[in-house]
Amino acid sequence: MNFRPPAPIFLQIAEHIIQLIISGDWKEGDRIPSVRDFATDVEVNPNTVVRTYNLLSQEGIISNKRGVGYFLNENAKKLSTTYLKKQFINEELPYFIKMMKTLELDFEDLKKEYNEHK
Amino acid sequence: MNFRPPAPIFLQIAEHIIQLIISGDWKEGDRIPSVRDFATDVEVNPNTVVRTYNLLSQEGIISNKRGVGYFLNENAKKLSTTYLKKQFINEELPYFIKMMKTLELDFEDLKKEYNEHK
Amino acid sequence: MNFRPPAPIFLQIAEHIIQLIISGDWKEGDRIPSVRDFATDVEVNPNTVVRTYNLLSQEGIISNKRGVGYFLNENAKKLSTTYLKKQFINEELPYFIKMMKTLELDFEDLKKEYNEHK
Amino acid sequence: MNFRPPAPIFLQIAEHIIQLIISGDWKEGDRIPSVRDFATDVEVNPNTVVRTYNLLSQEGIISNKRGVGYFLNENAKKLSTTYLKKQFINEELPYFIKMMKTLELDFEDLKKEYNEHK
DNA sequence: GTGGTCTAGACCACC
DNA sequence: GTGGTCTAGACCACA
Repeated sequence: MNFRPPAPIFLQIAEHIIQLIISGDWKEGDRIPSVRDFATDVEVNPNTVVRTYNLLSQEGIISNKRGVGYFLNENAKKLSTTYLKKQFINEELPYFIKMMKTLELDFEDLKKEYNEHK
Repeated sequence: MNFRPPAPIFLQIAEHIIQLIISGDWKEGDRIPSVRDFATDVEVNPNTVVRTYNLLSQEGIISNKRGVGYFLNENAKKLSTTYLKKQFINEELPYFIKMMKTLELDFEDLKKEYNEHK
Repeated sequence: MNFRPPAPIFLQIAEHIIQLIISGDWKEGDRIPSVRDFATDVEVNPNTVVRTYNLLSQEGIISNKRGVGYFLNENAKKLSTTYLKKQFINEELPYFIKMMKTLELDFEDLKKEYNEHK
Repeated sequence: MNFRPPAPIFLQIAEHIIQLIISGDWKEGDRIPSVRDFATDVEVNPNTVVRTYNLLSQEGIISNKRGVGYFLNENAKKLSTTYLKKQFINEELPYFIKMMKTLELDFEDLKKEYNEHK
């Protein structure tokens, strides 16, 4: 995984997992990789994955069965989408729109840029 | 000025100044406030303003006349726009578009949100 | 380390590090001392080392792995040489040559001085 | 005049004047421009010229006749050369030679660079 | 543990 | 007056 500074790595991992859930690669009820395995996978300090799993637990997306591992909750997909949307609308969009105004860009410009940088 | 965590204050000040330049409130060739004055204005430590001015110098937006103060360069407006655009197009937009895809939002949805935030 | 005024300490540290890199004492890929350790080493304030590391980062000579520390980039040696050469050729040499002309010194005179200082 | 940072402007002016003396443009015994005139000429704060003239006075190169102006002393040319040489040998050369060693440049390289950047 | 930021305050050279 | 540097010390997020 490539992480883009300065966003916290544990958040980027959380979003990565959420995308796996939304896309259906990880299914509700499934056991997800252990902290250690996942940390090895994405080449990251295990503590960082712990933080990610904690966050997802708080959001009700995953649960821990002690001694067994972490599992996707039944409503994981719905909660994931909600979480992501909340983040996006509240954190990203206002700043994004302010920038568009300052730079005097409209949605047509964005589409152009989007296609060029696709 | 109200600063929104967790973005560094000196960066927020830089963006603020850039907006003043783009909007034409600060004109090319103008002397900008002294480090101390500006620090008093926005109620931060002078060192923080020093960091901001350093950044803007590196970007070629302002220059120092020794013993006199900082001045907007002749191409300050263009450079400011370029700087902001670079940030936006390279850092913000790709992430933004990825989010749109994941959340299955299209530009119509954004326009709605945009109008609400306008 | 002994610092010679009036050159800023953080620049002198940067040059010192660059010399360590060019001489091969610090190798590409190596982790370099933490800000705190290095500050203790050379007996300066940690903030001063932060400035040095920032400069070297901007020059592409070192990179930060978040939470781990700073590392020499793969092209650190080349970039270091380039950086130093740039300083030397652009800043030092023209002035130097102008002085030689004014003082009517030629390279033979310099060699003599050079040998004495060797 | 173009001043190259970060060298103090008043020193650069001093060297400029010294060059005028060595080249013979300003002759011993001549009256030199008033502080104000010279400051206007080189577009600099008069206080800066005052510092320059003070320095040159200390070096015995110029003298003030109160109410009349500054004049070149009789031995101005010799003293100028001595001053410049002292500066050059003590301040510039050691650093210069150290750089040559670090960058593994020899005098042939310098000549090449010299010719290219002439 | 790592670096990043910020404050407070001091000192300095320079214009 | 101007900016530049440095220190001391604190707090923080992150890995």
